[in-house]
Amino acid sequence: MSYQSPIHLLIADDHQLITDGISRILETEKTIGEIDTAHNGRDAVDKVLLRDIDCVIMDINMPVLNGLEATKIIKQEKPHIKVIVVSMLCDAAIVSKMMKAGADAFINKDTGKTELLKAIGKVMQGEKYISPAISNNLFTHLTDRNVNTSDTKKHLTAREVEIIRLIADGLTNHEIADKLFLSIVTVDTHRKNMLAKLQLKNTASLVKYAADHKLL
Amino acid sequence: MSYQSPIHLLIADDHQLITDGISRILETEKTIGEIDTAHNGRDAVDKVLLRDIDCVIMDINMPVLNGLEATKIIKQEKPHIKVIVVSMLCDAAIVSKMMKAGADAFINKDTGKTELLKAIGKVMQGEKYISPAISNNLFTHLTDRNVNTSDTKKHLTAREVEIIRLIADGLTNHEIADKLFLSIVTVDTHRKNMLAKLQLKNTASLVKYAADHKLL
DNA sequence: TGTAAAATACACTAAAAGGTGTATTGCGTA
DNA sequence: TACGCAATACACCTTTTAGTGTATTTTACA
Repeated sequence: MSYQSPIHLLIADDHQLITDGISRILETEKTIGEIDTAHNGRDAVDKVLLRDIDCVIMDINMPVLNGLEATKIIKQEKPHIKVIVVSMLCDAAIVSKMMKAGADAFINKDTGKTELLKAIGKVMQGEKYISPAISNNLFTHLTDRNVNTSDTKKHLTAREVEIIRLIADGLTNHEIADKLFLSIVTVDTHRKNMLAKLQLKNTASLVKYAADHKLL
Repeated sequence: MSYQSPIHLLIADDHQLITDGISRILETEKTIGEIDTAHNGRDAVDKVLLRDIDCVIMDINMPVLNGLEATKIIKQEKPHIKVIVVSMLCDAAIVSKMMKAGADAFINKDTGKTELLKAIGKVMQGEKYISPAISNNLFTHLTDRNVNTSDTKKHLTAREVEIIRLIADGLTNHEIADKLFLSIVTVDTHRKNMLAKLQLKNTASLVKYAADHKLL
């Protein structure tokens, strides 16, 4: 195709300064048509379903419904809509999770206009795009331990996450057991399983792991 | 004063999309003159010292030198320069820390252009400004436990921070003692002192506290 | 519908952390 | 200079967590 109709964008970010800012940056571009904004994931999904959006610029951390869930829903309902993730943080786990959810591009917030336009161009041509800064980072992380594409991530189960949160709040096995109507030994088993699967030594490092991985 | 020369701004944020965005938002305002940008705290301080800046819009989390330190230096070197903090997070501790460092305003990133212009207006008239959303939040947090203005913050000493980091890394009292050439009981005492002063129950909640307060 | 995960539960022992109280030394500053 | 705080150190006793291994019952899904 040679002629390209102006791209109808939706910018989803809970920070108004950012949606405004990105709008201003892009509104002068001749390839860009209308620009809508959404301030949470739910809002983004609603607008995508109602309007004739071509491409969504999606933040990850949003209230009500986060960028991951919103992306999944959008890609399920309207797979032709492109999703570009713009994130502060970009560790391997998050990038792979978002790409698996169907995102078409992943760029960091500290990249500028050029990078953003490049990403829009690529995804509108049906290509995937990950900004070089991130993919390098990703590469070093991946080659650290697991050479396979993306999936070796040892993840915690829902129950385990529930328990690590209570642990981080200072509850003992005993108190957690009472709260969840479980035996103390069960809670203890969950704790030990987490330590084992994450190769951590004790509860302190487990809580740090949880904090680092945004589980708290 | 009635006549006001255009305000020379410096926008300090490590995310180019944000500096660009805010620039675009403000550049059409007639009260605003030149707009410079900086991408870390060091850079911001340098530009403030070299150029004739009136007001700095400052992010907190920046590499090299963070917003807190940069604000302190700027206010020490050039107290007449106004500093407006724009932050994602805004818990009581951070707001009070920044204001104590000499910041003139504190607004949240999810406020828009109007709020930003209001803050600029206020600080240029020599007033302090905290956006309503934050001050409400602040108020509920303060009234929780300590009714005084801002200073009841129980802070950890340098040694304590050093130790909590090692704890979060999974080291036991014994291992920390070896590493820092201390007695095990000393390390244990530090740990207990932290629990007491922060009114926490155990190491898990202490690590969470540290993570929440960006000590790790 | 069989199989793998996940969630549940227990035993036994060792190690670590928590609760309370005390005490000495050095350093900055009101 | 006296006072407070930070850093160091110890005793005694209790509770919690860690290490290792086993086992039953759901649940999900290929």
